[in-house]
Amino acid sequence: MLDQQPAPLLCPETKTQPAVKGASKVAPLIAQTIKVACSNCNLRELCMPMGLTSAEMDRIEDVVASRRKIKRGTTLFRNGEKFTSLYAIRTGFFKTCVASEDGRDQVTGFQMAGEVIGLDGIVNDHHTCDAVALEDAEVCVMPFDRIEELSREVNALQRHVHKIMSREIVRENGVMLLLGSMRAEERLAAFLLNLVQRLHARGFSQHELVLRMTREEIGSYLGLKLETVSRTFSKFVDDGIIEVKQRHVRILSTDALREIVNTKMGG
Amino acid sequence: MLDQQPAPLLCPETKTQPAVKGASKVAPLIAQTIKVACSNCNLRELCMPMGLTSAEMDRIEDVVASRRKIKRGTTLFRNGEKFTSLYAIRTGFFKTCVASEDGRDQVTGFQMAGEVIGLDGIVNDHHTCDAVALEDAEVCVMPFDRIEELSREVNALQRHVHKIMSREIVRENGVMLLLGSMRAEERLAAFLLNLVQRLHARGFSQHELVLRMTREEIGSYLGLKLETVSRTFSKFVDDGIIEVKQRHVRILSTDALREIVNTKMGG
DNA sequence: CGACACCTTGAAGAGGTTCAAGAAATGTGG
DNA sequence: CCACATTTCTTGAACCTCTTCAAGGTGTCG
Repeated sequence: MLDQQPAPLLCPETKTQPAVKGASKVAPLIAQTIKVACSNCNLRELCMPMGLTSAEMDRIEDVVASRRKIKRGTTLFRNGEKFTSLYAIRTGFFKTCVASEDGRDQVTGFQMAGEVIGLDGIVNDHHTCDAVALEDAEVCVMPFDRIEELSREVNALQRHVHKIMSREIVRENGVMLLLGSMRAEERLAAFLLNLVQRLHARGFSQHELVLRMTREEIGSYLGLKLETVSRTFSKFVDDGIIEVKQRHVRILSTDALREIVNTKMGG
Repeated sequence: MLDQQPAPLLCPETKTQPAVKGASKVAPLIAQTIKVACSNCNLRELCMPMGLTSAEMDRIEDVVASRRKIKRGTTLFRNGEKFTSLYAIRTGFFKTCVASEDGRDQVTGFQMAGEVIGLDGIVNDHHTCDAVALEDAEVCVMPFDRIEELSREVNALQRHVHKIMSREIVRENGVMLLLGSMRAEERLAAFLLNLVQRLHARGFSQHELVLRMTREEIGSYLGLKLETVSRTFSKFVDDGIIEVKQRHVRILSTDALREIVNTKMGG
């Protein structure tokens, strides 16, 4: 229901998520124009269509114009900026958020390696949200006119682009269900399950995760205040469902979380 | 922010929305295979790319395989059904809704003439929501493989499809903002403004509208209970902002509604 | 006309927010 | 590397918005 999981799994073996500490503090902000080989990228199965001939594969690599590093706390793009490219996340973690005129803002999603951001910009040629790196990150820059050009020729790429957009629509449907009909505990449980599932699809543990965002950002995403998020974490700890040490979360009972999500309380 | 308005306007003159009464009671449910001429359709500017050569126009008409009539209360497609086509609404009014395992459901959108539904089905080849006609309706059936085929050849169509999907993503971002950070009055005000704006873009009044959905459906969309919707309508009436006679709504002060949306109460 | 769906309104209650204070972690500059 | 400033997190108590439960009204359709 809240799926944001790309179709194929990445690695069979279980990795441990690295600590939050700056991974590459000295990385320059400027765009790099190093030629990229998607065929060697270990995110290949996440962000590229499957079943390509090697000739097609070669062509698709042309789509990735360059890579770009984004330091934690800085933006990949901002509301109002001209739209030129989609971005495939290689490493790092992003949030996207929209703002209303009176200054409220709403986190609309958290994105991790292998996911694509920037789709919001297509319709008006300008971005309508901010994409902020929550940790040092690197993305593949994919100019959209190149994508369109090539997807006319490579059917699998065309289909792939359509699916990525459709997946985002379906994901947002799920978030609407969450925001429109769930209570605080259900929202947080759904959030944790979704995060850990996506991390697991990337080879990380099913039971442990490191939150890359603050309580306030979680709250914004879930339509709750940070205090409510904090209290709900505490309640889950009291109930023996999870352990929390700052941003480290260990899930003791996935089933309990699932039950919380699937139980309409008081019904 | 809540825009779901297709780029171009349709008719300059102002029409009056017809009453709810069944428009075409005797319409058969079966798909009709009448050849359709998009070039004559008065929704052309809403659902087709602009600036086509007449040769391209001819080709695009091939995308519309047939039309289909949907009686009020019945579904165009359902969660779980195989995805084959996108649908352009010719007449009528739809809601789309998703359901969770425990039986809750959430209205994810209301769609009117000139808008396209079915995008949710692309990613998994199956629909993930229901599309229900809230009044007798007619849609153009556009098989998706035809769309993909042709959008490889007609650049404007390719671009158009991408924009439609991106627009839906941006719309849902706006709904997330609404659900995540607005209070009841703000939500209802935003809802009314959005509806009337979209109707106006189709040549209807800026100040009058007929709701095609129940209070409960509005509530589901806005994350509120039907009683809250009803009470909020009453409050707007008391405040002299709108007049309500059942599903007839007359907006007395658009500015007041705008102010409600843009004012973070108590801040 | 009667059955049914839909809408309105009131009163009580619950869940989440707000305000406030303090603790823990993080980052910065000397 | 330590001290201090800052950000982030936790917890309590009062408050408020929205929900829940209930009853009655209105409109529609067979």
